[in-house]
Amino acid sequence: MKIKFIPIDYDYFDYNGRTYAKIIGKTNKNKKACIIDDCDTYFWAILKPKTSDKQIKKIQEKIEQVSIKSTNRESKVIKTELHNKNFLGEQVKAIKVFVTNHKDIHEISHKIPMKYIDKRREKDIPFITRYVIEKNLKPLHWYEIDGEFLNNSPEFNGIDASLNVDICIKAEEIKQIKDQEFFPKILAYDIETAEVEIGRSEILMVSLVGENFKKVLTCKEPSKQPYVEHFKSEADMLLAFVKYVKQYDPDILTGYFSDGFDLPYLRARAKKNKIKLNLGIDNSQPVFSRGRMLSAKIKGIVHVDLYRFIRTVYAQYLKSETLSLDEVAGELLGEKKTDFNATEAVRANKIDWQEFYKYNLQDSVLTYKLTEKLWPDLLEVTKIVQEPLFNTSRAGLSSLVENYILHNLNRFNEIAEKKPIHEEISERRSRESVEGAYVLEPTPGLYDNLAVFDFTSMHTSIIVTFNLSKATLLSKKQKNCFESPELEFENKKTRFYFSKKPGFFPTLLKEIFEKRKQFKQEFKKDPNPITKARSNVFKLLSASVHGYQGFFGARYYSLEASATVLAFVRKFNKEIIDKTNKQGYKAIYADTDSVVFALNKHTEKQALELLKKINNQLPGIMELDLEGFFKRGLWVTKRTGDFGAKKKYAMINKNNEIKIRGFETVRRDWCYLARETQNKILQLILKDGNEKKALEYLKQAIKKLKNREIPLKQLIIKTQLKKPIDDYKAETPHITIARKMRSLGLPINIGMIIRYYIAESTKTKKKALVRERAKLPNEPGQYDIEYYLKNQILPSVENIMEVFNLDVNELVEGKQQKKLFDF
DNA sequence: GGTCCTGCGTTACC
DNA sequence: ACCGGTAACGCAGGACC
Repeated sequence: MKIKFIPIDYDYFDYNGRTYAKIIGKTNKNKKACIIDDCDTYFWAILKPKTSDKQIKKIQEKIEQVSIKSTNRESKVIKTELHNKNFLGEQVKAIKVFVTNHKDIHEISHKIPMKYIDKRREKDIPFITRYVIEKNLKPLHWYEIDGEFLNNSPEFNGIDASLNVDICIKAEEIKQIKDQEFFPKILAYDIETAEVEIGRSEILMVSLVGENFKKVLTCKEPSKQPYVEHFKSEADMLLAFVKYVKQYDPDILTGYFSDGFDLPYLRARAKKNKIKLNLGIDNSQPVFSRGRMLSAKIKGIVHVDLYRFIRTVYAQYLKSETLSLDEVAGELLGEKKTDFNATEAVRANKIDWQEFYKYNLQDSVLTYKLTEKLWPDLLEVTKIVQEPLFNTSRAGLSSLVENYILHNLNRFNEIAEKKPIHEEISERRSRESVEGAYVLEPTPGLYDNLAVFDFTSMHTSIIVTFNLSKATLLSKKQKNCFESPELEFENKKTRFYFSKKPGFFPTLLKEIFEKRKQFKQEFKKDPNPITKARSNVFKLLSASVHGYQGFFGARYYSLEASATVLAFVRKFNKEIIDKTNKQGYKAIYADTDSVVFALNKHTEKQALELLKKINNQLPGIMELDLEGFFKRGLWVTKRTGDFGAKKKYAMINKNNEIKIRGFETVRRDWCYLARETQNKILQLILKDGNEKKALEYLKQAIKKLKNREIPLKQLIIKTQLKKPIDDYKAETPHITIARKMRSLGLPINIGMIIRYYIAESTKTKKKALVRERAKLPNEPGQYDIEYYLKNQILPSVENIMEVFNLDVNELVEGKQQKKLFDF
């Protein structure tokens, strides 16, 4: 029988000593289906060069006799094949060793005689990755599957009967068909607890939200709300949670930080109550992978922790200062969490349960809507990288890049390099880091008529143009090769050389680069969430490849290639600075891949001609672009010393759009008043170049502060807790506050934003440390006017006004006068 | 008791 | 530990006078 099928979740199992793939997905009739399929599993034994055919025959015969016996199965080599392959730029002869059971590949590979073998590779390809490559059944693409319908069949120990699916098929033929629209069945969930430590106290309630489905399950107060269901015990509530998930039968179960909180908490409480959290379609319980970050897997349902996906893949498109559900939902959906302070209510033991239920439900509503909204992005990244959604939704950038590579190696007839293991990783990590990009020190001042040039995908275009990769690195200079600029590497001045024969890595990157261009065009022609997501995925892959090459965990790690990329980055950036200066422009500032310069007496048209001229001289696919013309731009000195501050500037274009970088305005660890005051002052200066008005504004702000007319809300300082509180060596204000919160029994988590304000000293002696004056936002006290003047407002505007020879310190009484003030 | 320097810590830019 | 180098700058604490 034939079905049309979209694979969603991948798993595998052993049967009769062989490894089989078990793929859960949907049919075009919206039925849940399971495909069972076998798959060759193998590794490569790369032969030493010049091994004779006779010797090869002999070694093949020997390998074919290898077998191992473990407690419950016997594994052996099924057959071997000789192939001509590529490996890291070399043509090699390699024996493909087919093995009965994937799990035993490693052990079997260690039993083969090594006399003529140079290297063993692809032992570390996970079974699912192998399966997708071999059978070409890629996640979230559509297929026509022909096979044997399993209905209470004894085959595979009656697997079809043990699974909660509508159809179970043993695949015989798989044919890719045209993609059709697919929208998964999503169920979002969220729990509320009294304690944040996993499993510490009981779960108060669980909310579930799907399409036309809203539930809050609780074992606390009953409610008249139709969506609230009351249970007499936590155990009953948890069982109902499982029951409803199974009844709803989602493709995706999604939470926000649910890998780190909700699911581990549910597991802990289920254990405590001695009940089973059998959410899997085979009634199995969630499996938690070890590692720094837990990953919670449910069989047959893709558990998506949306927070993790947003953090790695989506955060770059967000303006949000934190990735809290509230802020992200606010930005993407225009909808916020319910205004209800759960922590405070629980702590004070004054809980308005009806409000609490509403709040709990809303969290799931937001998570549901966000998952729905980001589905095109989840879909495209999964389709393109070709790993299951469970992995891609949790993957870091390096893993996305690496999996994209692995799934495309066949086209290059290339054997995959191995993953580094412990010693190699620690060796790589211990290495001296390579010099980074160049930043030009600006001359502080206000400038008119600016142009900004920047390189399009600079690192990527350099890798492609100069063929930079692990496999194309030459051990010594050859004629007709690419030569790096001189650079410092391991404390020595040196150069690296790269082959001109295109390597698979730069070639693959060139494809990514071109696809990025192509899909950007596609999006422009047909703007919709899917074309946008597709374009963004290639943009992300393209931008991440350079970082990947320098990442110690990468299969294709090459610090030499990475150092060379950066040497070229510095060289080309400096060249553009020189060229613009030589043509009578004035380079004001430059950072990595961009140069800002004053047009001086030149016209914009002339600047564009210069751009064209530079582009004609640039090698390969390197390209310089016009970022824009700006009518004004401001650079300031560093707070310490008379140097121009890097990574801090503000510019305005002809549409009066302002671009602010690095200034306190864009830093979340400054209070709102300082940020807003600085922002206003930058606007006044840039819009009409009027520093007098700016000064007037500043005076008003200072006056309000001095009169205590500024609400405390605008004076809250926010700092993130980046590690466990007891790991800190320095006692800074935010650590003091975090400790205070802990002693009050308030939840303290890594990653949380600590909020506080600076109050007047209660000590009679002056000069108390800042941390001694720091108070929680709801702690009674008077804010310290002097602190906010001297440590927040003035520092944020001082260097800006200094450009106009104005000394703002003189606006504050009692402060020593440094300069004469003339306005 | 002030000034200078340094290390820690956070956040931003690209 | 899951891209990483360059950079600004506040706070705290010790050296020094």
